[in-house]
Amino acid sequence: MSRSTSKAKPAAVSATGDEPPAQPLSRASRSAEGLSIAGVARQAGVSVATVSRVLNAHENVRPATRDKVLAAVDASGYRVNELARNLRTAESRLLLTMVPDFGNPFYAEIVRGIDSVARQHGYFMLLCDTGADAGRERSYFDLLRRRRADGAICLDPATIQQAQADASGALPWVACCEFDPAVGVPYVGIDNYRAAGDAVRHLLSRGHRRIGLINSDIDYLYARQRQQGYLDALSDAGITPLDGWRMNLNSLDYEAGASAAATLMLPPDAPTAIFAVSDTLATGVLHGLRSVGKRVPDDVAVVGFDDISIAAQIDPPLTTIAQPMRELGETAARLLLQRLANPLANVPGVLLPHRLVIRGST
Amino acid sequence: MSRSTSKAKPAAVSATGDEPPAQPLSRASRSAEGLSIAGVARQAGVSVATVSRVLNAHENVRPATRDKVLAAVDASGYRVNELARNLRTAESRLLLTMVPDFGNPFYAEIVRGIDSVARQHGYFMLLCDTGADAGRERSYFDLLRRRRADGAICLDPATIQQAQADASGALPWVACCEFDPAVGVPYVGIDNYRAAGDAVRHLLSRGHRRIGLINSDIDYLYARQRQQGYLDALSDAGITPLDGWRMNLNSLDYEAGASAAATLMLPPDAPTAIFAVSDTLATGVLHGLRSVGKRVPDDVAVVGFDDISIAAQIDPPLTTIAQPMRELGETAARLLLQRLANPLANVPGVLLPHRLVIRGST
DNA sequence: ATGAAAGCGCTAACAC
DNA sequence: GTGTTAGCGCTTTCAT
Repeated sequence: MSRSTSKAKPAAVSATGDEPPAQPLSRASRSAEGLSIAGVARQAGVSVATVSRVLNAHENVRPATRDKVLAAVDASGYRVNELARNLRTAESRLLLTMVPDFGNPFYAEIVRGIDSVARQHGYFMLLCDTGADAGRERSYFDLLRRRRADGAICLDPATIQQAQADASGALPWVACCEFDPAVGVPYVGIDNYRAAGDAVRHLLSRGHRRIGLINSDIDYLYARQRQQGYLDALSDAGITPLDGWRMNLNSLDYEAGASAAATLMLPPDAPTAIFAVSDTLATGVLHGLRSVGKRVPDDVAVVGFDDISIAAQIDPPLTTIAQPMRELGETAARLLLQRLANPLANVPGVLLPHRLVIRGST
Repeated sequence: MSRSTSKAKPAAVSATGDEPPAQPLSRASRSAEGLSIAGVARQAGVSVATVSRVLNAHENVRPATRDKVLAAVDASGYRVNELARNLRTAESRLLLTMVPDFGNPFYAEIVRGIDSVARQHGYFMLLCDTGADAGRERSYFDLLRRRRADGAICLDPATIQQAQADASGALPWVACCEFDPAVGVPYVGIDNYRAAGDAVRHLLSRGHRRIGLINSDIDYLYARQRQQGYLDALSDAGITPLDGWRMNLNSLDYEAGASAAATLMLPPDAPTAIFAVSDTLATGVLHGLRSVGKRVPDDVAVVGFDDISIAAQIDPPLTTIAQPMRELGETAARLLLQRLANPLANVPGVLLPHRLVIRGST
């Protein structure tokens, strides 16, 4: 079933001079295409300053001169070396977005929101996967420190952000979804406490009394907030939540949700409803319940969180708390842009509305 | 349910001089932290060359001197400005990965593979979402042309790659998953023709004769190859595939798969099995079939493609063609690194093995 | 309207 | 071992 071919012809490398072929060189190899603004200037018979003016659409260039330059640019296939430009202008027009796991569909729509706003403002947005690892995150923050990017949006756990904030001085970044107001960094997110309460109250209204919570690792701030929302909603309903109803997972994988659900169903007085703090988890929960012979929602009801696109597709469709993912991303990007435009301004934290979406799983 | 707060204090901006506060400046604002190698040299009482040597771990620096420099670096919180370094060394140590849609979980594991190899070799990998749009893709290729990245891995449709290859001269990039050997760019992927055949033959072995194909847009090379594999497998079995069994979708969304499946079930002699060219599509198909009252696999069998993590979780679990996603990414990264190390070398195309994973949906 | 020249911060010869 | 200096390719005064 496996094989290799060697069909690919080497993509025609344009005249590269005569350096030794097997050398891990990197500069010499661009001699052909790598001409500079000076070369263009020579070809056009003008000065580098004039070429630069044309390139940057400045006033004060005679149309005839402009045309000459443009022609030379065209003829030579010249591209500005942005490394040089950026060194000179001290900005890169690159924005970084750090996510803990880009396998989680939850982030996709957020990132699209960021991307579109960034693009609208002439920035490139590049995505980094930190794996929720503080070391890797630090290395990405280093890209900022070392001037390779102008700003960053961080979706990593608050604990990591915390460490970062301490070390980062006044680096231009904002927090999205995960944030700690105390860190003093602009942020956008939702009211996790209330959202969790809404989920639990919905379950209560369906008559459930024993409600389980499948939560992520508690070093996520949202995990603590949602747990509190869950606990208080139960208390408010006169219910004393049992510790055995709660599980904390260090993963949001489907598998993690599946096995957690199975575990939760073990005791004779197991919960009749489960609130999972992400749709990926809840999807796994559905699977886990099926595997131990429980029907949803007849035997056990399930509420998820996020409203990722698969939530409506699975069987049964998932009741969930919808986050305004696109807007979260867009807002984060705007906050960052604001901060870049005016580093001294007081950029606010903002909370966006969530929404309970009722489907077949409850 | 919505509210805004203004809790965030402005992250202490270190002494910024006295420029007008409301200005969209960008250079002046870094005066405090933005000291250069010269500043460190002064503080340490050595020359810039020596500082550079220490920073780059060169030989020929007396331990005492090194310590002095390191102390100065530490004290000042100095960070190398990589814009300057890169301009000088003419490399950025940044790799770009372009995907058509990072909402598709299929790409996640591939990208992780790329990332880990890149990191091992001292490169950063940054992810770009092209939205399968030629214009956006071109703009990312421009990052290459303008020296902001050293190389790229492209997972976009072959048609787009084609256009790119024409215009890109000998830009350092490789293709992953989607590729056209004729384009002359190094690539890694699987044998889509055989994989599709394997899927169909599995369905045939289960006794199905009327087998539907839910395919993506035909301007993906893999779509054409899988279609051909499907057609030939049926022909080889003495079956004449009807046109009405085939659908082409311009999206891989769950929703697209769901409505396609419903449509496919309309005729009285509808297929008794469906081969969908991606697991996202197949997941939607399951939903679509449910919505028209068909049971899987009793009424209709379903085979997907990719083996993304959710495939095993849904009900019923999906029979699918597994792609070696991690290896695809790792191999792509290695090919690119090879190409960077030696631009003149003949980098081969490589095909990796796929695998039929049989689960409950067939 | 155009050109000359001074750097942006760094590395790498080349001296000593 | 360490310092001096010449660029990398660009933008931007300052002249003209």
